Amino acid sequence: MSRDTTRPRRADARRNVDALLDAARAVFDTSGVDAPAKEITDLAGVGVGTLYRHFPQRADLVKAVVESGIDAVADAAGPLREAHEPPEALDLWIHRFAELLATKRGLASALHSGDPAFAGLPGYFTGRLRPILSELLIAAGVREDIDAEDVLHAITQLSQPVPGRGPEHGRRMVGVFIDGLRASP
Amino acid sequence: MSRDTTRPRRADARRNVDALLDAARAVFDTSGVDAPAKEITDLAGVGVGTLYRHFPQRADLVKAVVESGIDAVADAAGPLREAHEPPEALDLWIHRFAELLATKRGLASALHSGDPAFAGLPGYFTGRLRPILSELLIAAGVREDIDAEDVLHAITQLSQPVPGRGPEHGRRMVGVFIDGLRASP
Amino acid sequence: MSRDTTRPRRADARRNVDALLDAARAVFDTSGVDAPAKEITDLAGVGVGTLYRHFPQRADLVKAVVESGIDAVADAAGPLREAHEPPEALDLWIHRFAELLATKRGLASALHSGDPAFAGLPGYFTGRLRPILSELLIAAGVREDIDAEDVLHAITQLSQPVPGRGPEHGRRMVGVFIDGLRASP
Amino acid sequence: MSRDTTRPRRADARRNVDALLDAARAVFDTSGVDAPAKEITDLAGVGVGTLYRHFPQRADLVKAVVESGIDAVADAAGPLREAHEPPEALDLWIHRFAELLATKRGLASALHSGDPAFAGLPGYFTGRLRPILSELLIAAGVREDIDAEDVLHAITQLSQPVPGRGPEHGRRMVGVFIDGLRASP
DNA sequence: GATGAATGAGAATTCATTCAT
DNA sequence: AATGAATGAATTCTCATTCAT
Repeated sequence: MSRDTTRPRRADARRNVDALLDAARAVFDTSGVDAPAKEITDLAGVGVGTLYRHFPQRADLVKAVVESGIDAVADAAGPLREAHEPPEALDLWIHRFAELLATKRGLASALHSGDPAFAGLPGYFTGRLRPILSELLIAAGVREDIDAEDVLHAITQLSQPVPGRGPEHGRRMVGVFIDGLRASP
Repeated sequence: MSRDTTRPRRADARRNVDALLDAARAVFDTSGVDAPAKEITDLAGVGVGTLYRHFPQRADLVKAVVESGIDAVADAAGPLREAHEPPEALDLWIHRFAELLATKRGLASALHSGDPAFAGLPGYFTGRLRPILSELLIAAGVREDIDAEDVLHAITQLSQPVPGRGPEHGRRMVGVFIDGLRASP
Repeated sequence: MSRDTTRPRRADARRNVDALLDAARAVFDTSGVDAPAKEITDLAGVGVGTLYRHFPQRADLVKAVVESGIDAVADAAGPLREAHEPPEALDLWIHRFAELLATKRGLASALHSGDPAFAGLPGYFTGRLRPILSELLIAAGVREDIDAEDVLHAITQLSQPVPGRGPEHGRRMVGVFIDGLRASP
Repeated sequence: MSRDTTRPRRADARRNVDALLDAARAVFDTSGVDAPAKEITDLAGVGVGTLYRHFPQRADLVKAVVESGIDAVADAAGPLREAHEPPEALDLWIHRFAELLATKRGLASALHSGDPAFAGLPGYFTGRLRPILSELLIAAGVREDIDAEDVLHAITQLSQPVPGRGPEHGRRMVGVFIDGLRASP
C-alpha cells in the first residue's frame, strides 16, 4: 500500500540514505524546510556530495521525508471506516491528518510555497489524500458544496502551530471547521 | 483612529517613503517578506541607502506596511456595526479581515515566524484587533468556548492563498469556519 | 607665530566650525581619524553638509585639528632654549612633542598613512617642526649622522600608546632613544 | 620549534591555503590588514568562499600570516647566539626582528589595534618573543631598567616604514635605539 | 560511492559625498 | 549657510551546487 521508492542496493549507501532522511526530519522540524543543506549532512554524518547524489533536487529530499507521513495518514483511513460510523470516521481521520501537519513544521509552507524547488510535492499530497477524503466526506453526508481538496488545504493551514499558543489551539480550530462542514451551506 | 506614523517632513523624503511602502506592499505580495531589499528599492526607484535610512531594520518596513492594513481593518468595524445586525456585522468584518490577509502574502508568515526581526508585529496585530473581534463575537451571540485571538489566528491561516486555487478558495473556507462558530460547542 | 586659518565671518558659521573642531578632536581621540563623519557631526550637533562646507576634504579637518597642536609645540621651543642649556632644551622639547602625539591617537597613523586623504598634513608637520628640531639638535651637539626629520618620525612612532601599557611606556622609550642620540655613531 | 598549524590534507586544498597565505602576505604589505578580502582571493586566484572556508574569521588569516613570520624570527635567535658574542647577537637579532616588521606593513597596527578581531595575536607575539629577547638583553649586559616587552614594542614601532623615506630609515632608527639601550640609565 | 573543497552569485549593510530644500 | 535626504559603490559573508580526489 505504501511507497516503494527505489533504494540503493549497497548496504552503506542505504545506510546513508536512511541517515539523511532521519537528519532531514529532525532538521526540518527544528529549522524548517529552508534549512541549509550543510546542517542536514552534518547531523547525518555524511558529506554534502552524498546528499546530492541521492537527492539531486531539494524537493526530492522533502518529498521523501514527507511521503512516509502522508502514506501513514492515507493508510489510516481504512481501519477508521471499519471501526466507526461515517461521521465519526471523518472526524477522526481529519484530526489524524492534522496531527501530521502539526508536527511537520514547514511541510505546510513547502506545500503552498509555489517554489519550483518543491515541485511534485503538492501533486503527491493531493493525489494520495483527496480520493480518500472525498469518500469520507460523501459517506458522512456533509454539505456538498465544498470539495475535498479545499478541505485538505484548509486543514493543512489550520493545523499549523501558532507561536505562543499550545498544540491545543490547532486541534480546536480544526474542530470548529469540521462543525462548519456539518452546517448546511 | 488610524495610523499616524511619524513621517518625514521634507516633501521628497515623504515621497520616497511612500514609494518604498508601495513597492514593499507589491513585492511582499509577490515574493514574500523575505524578498531582497534590492527588489523593493528598484521598484520604488530609490537607492538602497534610502531604504535603510527610513527603515533601519527589516521589521520596521514590514511593520509599516502591515500596520496600515491592520488599521484599516480595525477602522472598518464601526461602520459595519452601525449598518448591520450583529451576526451579519461579524460575518462581514471577518471577511474584510480575511481579504487583507489574502492580499498580503507573507504577512501571515511574518506574524507567525517567531523571527525576532518581527518582534512587536504580533503584539500590534493582536492588540489592535482582538478587542474588536471580541465584541463582535459577543454581540453576534456565537459559541463562547472559542476566544477572539484564536479566531484571529485561524482566519489568518485560512485566508492564505493556495497556489493553484483562485481567491474564491480562501473566502469559502472562511465561510465554513464561520458556520462552525455558529454551531453549538 | 601661530596659525591664522581663515575663519568664516558670520557668527553662526564660526560657532559651527568651532563645534566641529571640538567634536573632531574628541572623536579622533576615541575612534581614530577614520571615524565616520556622521559621528563627528552628530556630536557637534550639526548637519553633515556643514562639515563638508567648511572642510571639503577630510584632510582639511584633520589638519585643522592637528595644526593647533603642532603650532603649540613649535612655539614651545623658544622659551625652552632661553631657560635651559641646549642638551636639556632638546630633551625637554622632544618630550613635549611626544606628549602631543601620545594624546592625539591616530595622528601618527594619519601622518604615515600615505593616504591621499591626508595630503598636506605631513608637509605642514615637517615644514613647521623640522627647522626647530634641527637647530636644537645642532645646539645640543649630538651625533650628526641622524637628520631632524628622521628624529621627528622616530619620536612620532615611539610615543604611540601601546594598549596594555601605561602612558609611562612611551615616555621611557623616548628617553632611551634620546640617549641613543647622544651616543657616538 | 616552528609553527605546525593543522593543514588540510588534500593536495589542492593545501595549495589553496598556501596561495591564500602568500596573497595575504603580499596584500597586507601593500594595502594593510584591512584590505578587502576580494583583493586577496583575486591575487590568490581563488574564490572568496575558499578564503572563508579556511579562515572563517579575518583574524585567523592575519594570525596565520603573522605567526610564521614571528616563528621565523624566534627561530633565528639560537644560531645567532652560537655564532656571535652576546652584544652582537642582540644587535643582529633586533635588526632581524625589525626587518620582519618593516616588511609586514599592518602587522604593527594589527598588534596594537585593540580590535577584538585580532585578540590573541599580541599574546602570541609577546609569548613567543619576550623570553628570547629577555635572555639576549641579559646576556648582552645592557641597562636593566628597560623590560624586554617594552623593547619589543619600541622596535615594532620604530621599524614601521615611513612613506617618503627609504627602508634605511627604520634600520638607522633602530640602531639609535639600540645605542640608547647600551647607555647607562 | 563518498567526501568535502571550491566556486561565485547573491544578500545585507555601511558610509563618503552630493545636492535639493 | 545649514540641513539632512539620497545615492550607490564597496565590503562582508553565506550557501547551493559542482567536481576533483
